[in-house]
Amino acid sequence: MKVTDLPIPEPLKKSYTTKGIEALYPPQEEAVRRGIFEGKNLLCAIPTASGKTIVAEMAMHRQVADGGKCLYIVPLRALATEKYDDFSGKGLSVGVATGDLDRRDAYLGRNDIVVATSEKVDSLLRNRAPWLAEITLLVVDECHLIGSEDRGATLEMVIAKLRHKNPEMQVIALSATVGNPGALAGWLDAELVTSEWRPVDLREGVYWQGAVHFEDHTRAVPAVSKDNDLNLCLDTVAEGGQCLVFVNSRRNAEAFAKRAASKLKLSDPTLDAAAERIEQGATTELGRTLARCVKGGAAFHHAGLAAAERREVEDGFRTGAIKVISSTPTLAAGLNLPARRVIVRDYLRFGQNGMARIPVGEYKQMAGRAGRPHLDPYGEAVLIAKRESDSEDLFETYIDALPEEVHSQCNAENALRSHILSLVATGFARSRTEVLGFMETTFYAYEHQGRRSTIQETVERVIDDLIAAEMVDELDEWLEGTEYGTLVSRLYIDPRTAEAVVDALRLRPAYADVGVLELLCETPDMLTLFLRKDDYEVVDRFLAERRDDLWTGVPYGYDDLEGFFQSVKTAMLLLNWAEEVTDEMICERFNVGPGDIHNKVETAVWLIHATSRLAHLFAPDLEKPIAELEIRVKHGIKRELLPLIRLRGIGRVRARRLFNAGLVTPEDLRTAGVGRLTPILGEKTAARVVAQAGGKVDEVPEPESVDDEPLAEGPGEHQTSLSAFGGTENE
DNA sequence: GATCATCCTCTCTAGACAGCATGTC
DNA sequence: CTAGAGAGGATGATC
Repeated sequence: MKVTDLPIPEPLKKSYTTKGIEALYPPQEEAVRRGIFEGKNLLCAIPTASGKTIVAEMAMHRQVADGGKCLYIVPLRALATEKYDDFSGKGLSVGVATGDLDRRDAYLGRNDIVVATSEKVDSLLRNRAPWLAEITLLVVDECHLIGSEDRGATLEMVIAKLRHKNPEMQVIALSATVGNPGALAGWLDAELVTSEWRPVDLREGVYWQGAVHFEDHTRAVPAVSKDNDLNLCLDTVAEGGQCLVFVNSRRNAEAFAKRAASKLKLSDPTLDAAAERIEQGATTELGRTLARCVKGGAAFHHAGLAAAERREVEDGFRTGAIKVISSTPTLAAGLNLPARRVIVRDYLRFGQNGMARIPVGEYKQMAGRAGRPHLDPYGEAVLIAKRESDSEDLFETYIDALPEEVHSQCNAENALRSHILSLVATGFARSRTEVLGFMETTFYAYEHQGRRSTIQETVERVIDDLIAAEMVDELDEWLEGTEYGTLVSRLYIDPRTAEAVVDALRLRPAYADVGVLELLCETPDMLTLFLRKDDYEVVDRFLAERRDDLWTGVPYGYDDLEGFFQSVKTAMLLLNWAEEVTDEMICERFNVGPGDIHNKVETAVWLIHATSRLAHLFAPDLEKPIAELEIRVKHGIKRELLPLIRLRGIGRVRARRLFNAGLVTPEDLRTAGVGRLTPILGEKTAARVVAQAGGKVDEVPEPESVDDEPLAEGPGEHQTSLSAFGGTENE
């Protein structure tokens, strides 16, 4: 099937042909034959990198040509950006909507294609974005995530809500290969396309004692060092390929990259330049270690890295300069970064019940990263056997195994609570009957049809709970969200979080930063830090001083103590951040990376915001100090910098510099004038700041677009002296 | 006496979605 | 239902 013969708009054809895409891959042809251009629903369950995106893209262009509008749902922000770049510049207008990309969603609904994360779509539904009713084609990328325990229910509910809203809408679901594609397709009323076809040959094997054993042949691996994992890796590099190594902890990822770099010892100006950039931008030991690895041609990748460091690693690998990445699962499900050889070194991962095997589906996802189309002659995925008996076992349990089945997670009470609240609060369902009726349209109901299911009881119980929590009112048979419940739904927080916050607020506690932060760290919306052995003592010391400021009680039972200590530790990190402790110091104290600080801060800011909104309803006198804390945590500043942080172009570093120079308010800046501020801020920012503060400047410079993000400034050089781990608040 | 190989013990453990209000041809 | 890598210390061997 030739691209030129397809019923798709000219600009798209052109973009394909200029990229050398002349004909469709077999699974893509199949999708066309099954009627994607005739508006048929489709479930495409095929391996990674076999061209799923193009199937959806062609259908989207067809839809828009017929006057439609498309929504493309992805599971990750990074993927949203990747797809946005992918779809842009081919004749259609494209928008992105994720929690952190807020600038571009101003006219979101005007775009032909909107790319969004599932939670963002859910949030838009809850906040009643009108354009969602105009969607004529819904694309669900990574649709198998419906089965994910933590986020699957959200995806399922979003799909169900959108289909309910737009019954005529076409649905195209893209999925990895799963055990029960028929069930998913049945639920979606979709044609099913499955295939094992790949554009690059994939060979899966197991390494044992000096050789990789494939199904039909064996390939010896030269023993360059005493480490098997490293030998496998160097073998591929020697052959001119790149290598992706999946390990089960950050420490392992870092250790492997160090070993690989010291063996590779590449000398390449591109690598030197990248290492230099990382070194310059590094504020922590982690960054400096990464720079040293990159210089030698290897890198590690995990969520502790700063955003810029991550990008440097990904770009370096994409251009081919970096030969090896050792990674935690960040890269398994994330960006498209193929390599000639994928090594799955650790197939055990530490979970709630000790070490457990990773699922087959996850192995397949990692293995699928092997082989760069047009660049590698083949791809190799290699598991490492730790003992002889593993060797055969790994073939059976991973290589030849069928991926797991996907099952609805909508029966989980915690997930239901949040989603049923949103159904009622947005008016999707106005009675118990309507709620149950809606639940009948879910994948859960489809899977359990004809069988006795307990979901009705759960739904009834959840509704009772929501009524008891005063989030939902029941008048006669009608259900309605209360002002409180509607707010909770729109804030997108877990009802349990809201309840914990409101319970605390109703006690009219004296305001304390620790009180708010520790309370939020105890909620299910905040993931807490891991507790190390030495932490107990430090947290204990902190508590001895500050326990009276806490908004929650210290648990009596020994059982709850660990969770409580984890929350306190996490709150201590946030407190340090808002006390202007440097990144370096925080990373060292809490054993985290800059990326972790960013993540914790981002979540905290969202929850503090929600708390201030709830305070508006339940404890108005606390609203202002909480809103103030929100700004402080957002920017990582002490209270005294609040007046300065409001100016654009001033972040935590510059504000601190100004303050230490005796310039404390915008008024001070106006009086000081550009001349005096220039040595502190540089000429451009000085002029800009004075202009904002109301002073006279001959020439007001254009605001620099990139310079607006204060968090990008890095840590302050101002170091507060802190007596304890936690520091003191509000001096 | 400095340096390195080897063994033993102790410690620690992946990831990352979400608020909001705004306003133009 | 609970594993194993890495770090760091102790010991002993080697020059």
